[in-house]
Amino acid sequence: MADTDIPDSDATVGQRERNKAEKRHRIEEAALALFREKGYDGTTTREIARRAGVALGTLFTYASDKRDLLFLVYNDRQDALRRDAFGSIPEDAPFADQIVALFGPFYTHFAKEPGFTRDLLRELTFYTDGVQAPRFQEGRLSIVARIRELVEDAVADGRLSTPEDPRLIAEMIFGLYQSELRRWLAGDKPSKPGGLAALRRVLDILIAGLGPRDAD
Amino acid sequence: MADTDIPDSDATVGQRERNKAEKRHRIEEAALALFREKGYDGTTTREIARRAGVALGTLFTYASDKRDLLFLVYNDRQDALRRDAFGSIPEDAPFADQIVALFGPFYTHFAKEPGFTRDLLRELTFYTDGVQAPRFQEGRLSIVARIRELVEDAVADGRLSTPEDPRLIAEMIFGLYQSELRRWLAGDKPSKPGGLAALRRVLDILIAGLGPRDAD
DNA sequence: GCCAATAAATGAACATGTTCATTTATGCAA
DNA sequence: TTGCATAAATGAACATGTTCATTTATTGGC
Repeated sequence: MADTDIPDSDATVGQRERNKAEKRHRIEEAALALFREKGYDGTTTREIARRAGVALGTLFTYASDKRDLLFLVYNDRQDALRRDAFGSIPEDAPFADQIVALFGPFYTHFAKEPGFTRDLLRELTFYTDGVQAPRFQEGRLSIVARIRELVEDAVADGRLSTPEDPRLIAEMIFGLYQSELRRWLAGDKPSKPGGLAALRRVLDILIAGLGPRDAD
Repeated sequence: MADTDIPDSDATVGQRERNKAEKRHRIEEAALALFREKGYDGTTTREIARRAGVALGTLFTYASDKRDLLFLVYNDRQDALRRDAFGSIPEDAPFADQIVALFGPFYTHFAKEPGFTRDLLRELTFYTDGVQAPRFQEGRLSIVARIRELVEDAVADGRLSTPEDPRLIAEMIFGLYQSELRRWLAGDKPSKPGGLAALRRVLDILIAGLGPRDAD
């Protein structure tokens, strides 16, 4: 009966935590499948509970509310996308190329599920209350932080030459990315190349400036 | 009783339309007051109906759903703000000054009701279905169109010198405005001067560019 | 003025998100 | 092993957005 004391590979933690992890996983799977099939608004919490094989109330021990359920699902994907994104940045390439490469995996993924992404973009606005919110917001911050590093590197080796705060530049670029993303998703059938081309266009303008060149 | 036939100054239109206009007005007043007092989520449609003195179902002959009610309220204010905004643009001033002046009235108004504005920003995301949506979207388009004119004028007289499409520039500026607005409203007690200063900062960067200056 | 046609208003019924008192499962000490 | 303490799960009850068959009001033609 020492089996609760044997730390085998699957159970360094207790039964309770293993049950929770499994249940959380079932809920994530069910919610993801349904959000994909029927959209966020078209999915009911009862359906999610039924498909996950748990009681209705159980959902709300894993997420604060329905919106939080959306991020319970998305947070895992955001982590994966971010790893992917950070991995695809070419070194010593032009700055705009680096930014476009960074956002490439996001566009690839979002193009597959424009409906889901639209729901996400609506729900993430001033999303701070849910249990899943901190993890989501940290993810975004780490993307902005990475952009800031890219700016700093580019300024250091002369690919950029702005005297402005790299953090501010990074926030501007992230803001432009978001507004381009919204415009892209407002269209009928958003294609990855089209979206990235539009993003590159605004980045080029940001880098070139609106002139006149020596107006100070 | 020919009084229904007398077209007095208030009634060139029929009884039916007058009733509707009055009812719509009462609903707008009630919704506005409640959204201000208790926020969008904190207000129930039943309360709005009760305060407006109409039955619950009546609301939904004036708005498609609760979200639409938010824009039934906001559309009038948007029109007023836009008139105000267009009227405060100084001629022949530096381009950035003109843009900051244009958005000034919006910041003034939003600073008074940050909660309401946050709700608005969430709900306007991909808002296309409601009866009130077309009017709202037309309002935004006319703001972007005005910015585009400002860009064209500025390029024409040399205050700006970009070869890029003025429409695209206008959309970029509007996008930057929106993301700055969100950042501003994410703070605790958004102040107008602070918000406008942040907006000006990003505009200056956009105009100056990230350099290097003669990289092509 | 009366009547049929049409528009608007109504609120009970329904659908769905959320809460919470109760029940069940797990961990831990004796 | 037993029993208590704590965590988790449960689903009925509730709150609130939305629909729609029915009722009421308005209009235009006779």
